[in-house]
Amino acid sequence: MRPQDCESVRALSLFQDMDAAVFERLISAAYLQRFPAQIELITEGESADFLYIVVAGCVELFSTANGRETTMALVRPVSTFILAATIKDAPYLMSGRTLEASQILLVPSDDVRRAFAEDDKFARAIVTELASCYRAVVKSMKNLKLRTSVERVANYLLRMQSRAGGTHVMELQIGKRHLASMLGMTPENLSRAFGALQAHGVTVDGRQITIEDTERLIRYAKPSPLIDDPSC
Amino acid sequence: MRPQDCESVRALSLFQDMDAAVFERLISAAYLQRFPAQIELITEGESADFLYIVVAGCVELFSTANGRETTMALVRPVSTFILAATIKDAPYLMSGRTLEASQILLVPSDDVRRAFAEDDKFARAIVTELASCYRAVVKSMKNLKLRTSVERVANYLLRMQSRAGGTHVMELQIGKRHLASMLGMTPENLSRAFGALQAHGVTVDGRQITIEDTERLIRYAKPSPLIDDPSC
DNA sequence: ATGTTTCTTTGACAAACATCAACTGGGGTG
DNA sequence: CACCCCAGTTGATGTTTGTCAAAGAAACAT
Repeated sequence: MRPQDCESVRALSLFQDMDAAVFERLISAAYLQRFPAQIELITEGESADFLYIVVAGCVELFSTANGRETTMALVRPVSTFILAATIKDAPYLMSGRTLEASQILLVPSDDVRRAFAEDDKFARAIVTELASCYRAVVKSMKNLKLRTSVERVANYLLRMQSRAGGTHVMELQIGKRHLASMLGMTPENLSRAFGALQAHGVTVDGRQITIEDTERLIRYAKPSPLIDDPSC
Repeated sequence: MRPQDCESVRALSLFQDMDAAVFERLISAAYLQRFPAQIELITEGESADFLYIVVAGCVELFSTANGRETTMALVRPVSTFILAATIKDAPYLMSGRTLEASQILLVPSDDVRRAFAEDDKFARAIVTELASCYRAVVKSMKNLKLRTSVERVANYLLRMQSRAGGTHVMELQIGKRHLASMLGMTPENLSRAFGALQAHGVTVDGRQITIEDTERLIRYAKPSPLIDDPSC
């Protein structure tokens, strides 16, 4: 593991206040691995043997039932996933696969739970992290239940714009197939939704999105901080 | 506050291992209040001044956007709600109203956060609680995204049956209006879904549900522990 | 460059779901 | 007891969304 990777993991709010010795032990028990794209790292139902940290690349969390599949979230560096399963020592609720070539840090769950038992600051950091995760899913659920598919797309573009710093021309960071699945719709429907958003000043050309008039899109999308603001 | 109410709150896994003195202080700072039905206790967007504990009755958590409203969850005794907002000192993401006359314990958020800072066991119990909440929402999300409305109803009935201990005749504990909203559908659609489930051995008469042949319903509903098992 | 594969788009259609309006049938209240 | 009121149901209808098939575009490898 390169020193800068170790640094960026240490910088995660989950580990920041942690006792240095405990962190050292935790990291030295972990494996940093490279995976090509499209590798299934975990499968839902398996027991949570590792806590995963995406150091580089991108991981898709998805779920399956009745022959259907849906994308639950995308995880980008540097962040952890399946912390709840690790802590509860319960089976994964989601599967995870790499979307691109990725570097993943695998931390054995036993060691995480030991650190959790030993280090009070770590335990408290986990509380904050889990509370954030919980609120993120609740927001995502509100997004699904309270908005039509076109509104979900519109608000996704607005969130994307504010992440990008407010520019009017942006590049989609995800394939449209995954975006559609995340937003709870089919790829065909996403295409049509982009079409419908032309009437509100959005132009789509391949993965390039242009928002001509942000105010106009906001009037249609009616974003709410209680759904769309990731920091709240 | 009656001693038996205090006992049942103390018995919550959230408080069980907590230091007795800290618990005492937390409880003595709290207010036990009675509310009639249909009282809005909290409104989304407000700052989280209290942690709520339902001691008796029933509370509906719901959310609103664009003039639409949806039920997110029902909270029955004895359990807490909006723990995540309390811990993060962030605005409520959901509103809450009593569905029946209820007794609610209001614990000032400041005191909860103080107890969280002082008592390591309490902090660890919160981790477990939040992890459970998080997993519950993820399951609920999978339920929504991976199943049709009729399948959701079918699986709801199966969960209800297993909670009831496996009897074939049960009473709905919720109004159908709220059930529909929880399951992400309209009341009209729920009616039709019940109709559709007749073909799989379900009879509905008012709030009385009869599952003639559980195996048959299971064949249709295809329940999954990773969605339907509350203990996993 | 050329072919191959994968992703995306489009159109036609079907299924799922929402909406509107009217009707039904308890559970309360005067 | 009659009345009302509200939750639930039912039917007719329209919208939204998913499905299927095919064409087009972009990415990839040979």
